[in-house]
Amino acid sequence: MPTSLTDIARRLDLSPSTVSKALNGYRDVSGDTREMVLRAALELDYQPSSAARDLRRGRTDRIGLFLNTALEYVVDYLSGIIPGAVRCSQECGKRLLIYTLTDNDPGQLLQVCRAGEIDGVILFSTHYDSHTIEALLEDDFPFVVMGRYIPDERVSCVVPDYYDGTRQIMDHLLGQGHRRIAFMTRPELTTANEARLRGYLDALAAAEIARDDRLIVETRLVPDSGVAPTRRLLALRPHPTAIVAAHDLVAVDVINTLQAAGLRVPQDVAVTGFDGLRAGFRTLPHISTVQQPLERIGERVVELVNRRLNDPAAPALQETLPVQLVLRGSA
Amino acid sequence: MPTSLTDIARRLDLSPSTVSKALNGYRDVSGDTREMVLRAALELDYQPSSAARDLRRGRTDRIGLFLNTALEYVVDYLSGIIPGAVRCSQECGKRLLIYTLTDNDPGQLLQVCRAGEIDGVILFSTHYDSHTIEALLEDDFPFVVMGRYIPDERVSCVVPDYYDGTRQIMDHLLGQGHRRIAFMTRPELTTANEARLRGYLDALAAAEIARDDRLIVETRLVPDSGVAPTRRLLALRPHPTAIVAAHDLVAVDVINTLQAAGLRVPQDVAVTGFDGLRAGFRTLPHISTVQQPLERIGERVVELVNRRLNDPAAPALQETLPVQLVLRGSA
DNA sequence: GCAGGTAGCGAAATCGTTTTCGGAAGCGCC
DNA sequence: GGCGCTTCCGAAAACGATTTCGCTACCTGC
Repeated sequence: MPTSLTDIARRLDLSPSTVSKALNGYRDVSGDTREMVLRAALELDYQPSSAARDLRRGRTDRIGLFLNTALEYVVDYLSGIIPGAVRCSQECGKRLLIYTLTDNDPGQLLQVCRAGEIDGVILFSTHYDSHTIEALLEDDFPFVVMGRYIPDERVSCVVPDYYDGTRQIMDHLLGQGHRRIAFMTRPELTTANEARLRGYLDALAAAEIARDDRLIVETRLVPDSGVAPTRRLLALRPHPTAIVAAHDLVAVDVINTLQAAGLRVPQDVAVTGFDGLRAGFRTLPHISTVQQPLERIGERVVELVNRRLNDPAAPALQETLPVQLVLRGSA
Repeated sequence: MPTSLTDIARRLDLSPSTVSKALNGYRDVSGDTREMVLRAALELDYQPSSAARDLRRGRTDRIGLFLNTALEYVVDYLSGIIPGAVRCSQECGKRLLIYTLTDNDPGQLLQVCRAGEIDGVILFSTHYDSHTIEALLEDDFPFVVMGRYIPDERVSCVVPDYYDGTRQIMDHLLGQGHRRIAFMTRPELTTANEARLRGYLDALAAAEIARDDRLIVETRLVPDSGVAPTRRLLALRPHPTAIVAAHDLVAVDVINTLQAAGLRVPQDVAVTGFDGLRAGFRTLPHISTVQQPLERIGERVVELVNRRLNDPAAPALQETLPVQLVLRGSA
């Protein structure tokens, strides 16, 4: 039973209305009373009941970020996003909450939204399904998709420039003289993958190098996922002199596998990652990668939700954020 | 403006009371009315307003897990904890929310608790200060500390058995014939560190090996934190034949550094980690480590909060959970 | 036929805020 | 003195659910 408005009111022999107005900066309370109220509130550790407040105001000033409990492969990404998202929401006067769904139960998300626990929601790339998006659109509930491009003009999303990032990688490798460049794809995140593959192929074409499908291999998102594909690439004669991994986590496996096979990185085989996660520092040499503007993504995603909150008529935006190649040694 | 109880009531020409009772399984509504109500609720996608509900009931059935935004070094640990915590809270009829604090502002946590946004709170090891704990105790607000032992019988905490884990590592290494075993400490988490150090020293004593302080080195929680200490250890003549790293992340650096120096793991130098994080799979060989029961920790931490919610008089518990050595190749 | 019981429903209070509206008191001004 | 204006405050109506209590029928048993 924490302190309530009426507690303060009784203590000071005032009405709850006056106390509320004093705390909320209304002009029609005298300087004296205001001071009394503020002092009492401080003394009693008063904090307005969020339930009562939200109920009355019809909004919560909270934004939800929904995740699966299958966090293993996204936490690194997340830890880069969160600081920006939290800072931005703070600046907007909102609070960011992270909800975890059990086993991809989309019903839970809709429940939370419809119950009015939050004002808006951020959907994390792989962690949603299209039915959820449909329902949110129908409810006219503010939401933004993070990390995946959605081909629907009604939904806002924020994605890094996968195409350009891959072009940057390829330009660098081609500039170094590499001609046999292997490319690792990833079965999830199809639109992102397509963009990366286009970047790879376009770069080859621009350099007038023929496409060799044996150099394009698929990796999944499981431990050691990069090991077998790398071995397959090494079995080729001649083997590729550079490997463009789907992302940093796979690149770690690739480098480890190469080194275990007695090859030097980058002298014998150059390796690149993607995303700019901390995993890139877990090898020697560190991984040359395409740095996503993680904090910026976090910021923008919150900004877009907030924009919709302030202006319900605001049109959806689909943003592509620039990325940048960082060379750390592996290529 | 989502559907409310009164919307349903109007539509069916009933009173809100009856609708509420129908939805909440009261016995004093006829089978017919109940069915009508349930059908209407389904059709209208009705979801009770959580604000109104919480306000009236005086509780939220939500549990908060508070973190800093400085997530980089805890996300792996977290991703192991979350599934257990989420599942358990679901079984208890609660929902787990993750709050992120900006820059260690303890005031925010107290605000959230006092505002009644949540019923109980889980504090993550390094992410709290003692003033917060004092305030929570004073407010009689349910909370549990995760991952750090708190020497105060009024506070509940759940910690892995750091001492036994280290003994298991040492017994294994000693059993392999190692005699010069280096030990890496970690400046944070002091009680955990002490337990690990005691385990190390006790094992040495039991094997009648003299303590050599040059073999005890400190690592911090920053990228490449294991590199320099490893080089220092290699500079010793003779160098240690085994290195007990403070945790898996450091062990990755250690292994990389050793391999870069031309040493084989584990033949030339054996390496062990601690925690059982996914980082242990990011090297070749994989890291032999002490597996914490992460899911179990998540479960217990929620269970303890829930216990306090159901019985406000329940005494605080300080639990140590068993850990287990898993050999994956590096030792 | 009447007391007592039960089944089914609604009225109303309540949770703690916010916000509108009106009222009282004080003031200046003609 | 009457009028209007400002200043300060309180009464009261919301917000949407839960829950207590009472009321009306109807039924049962004697």
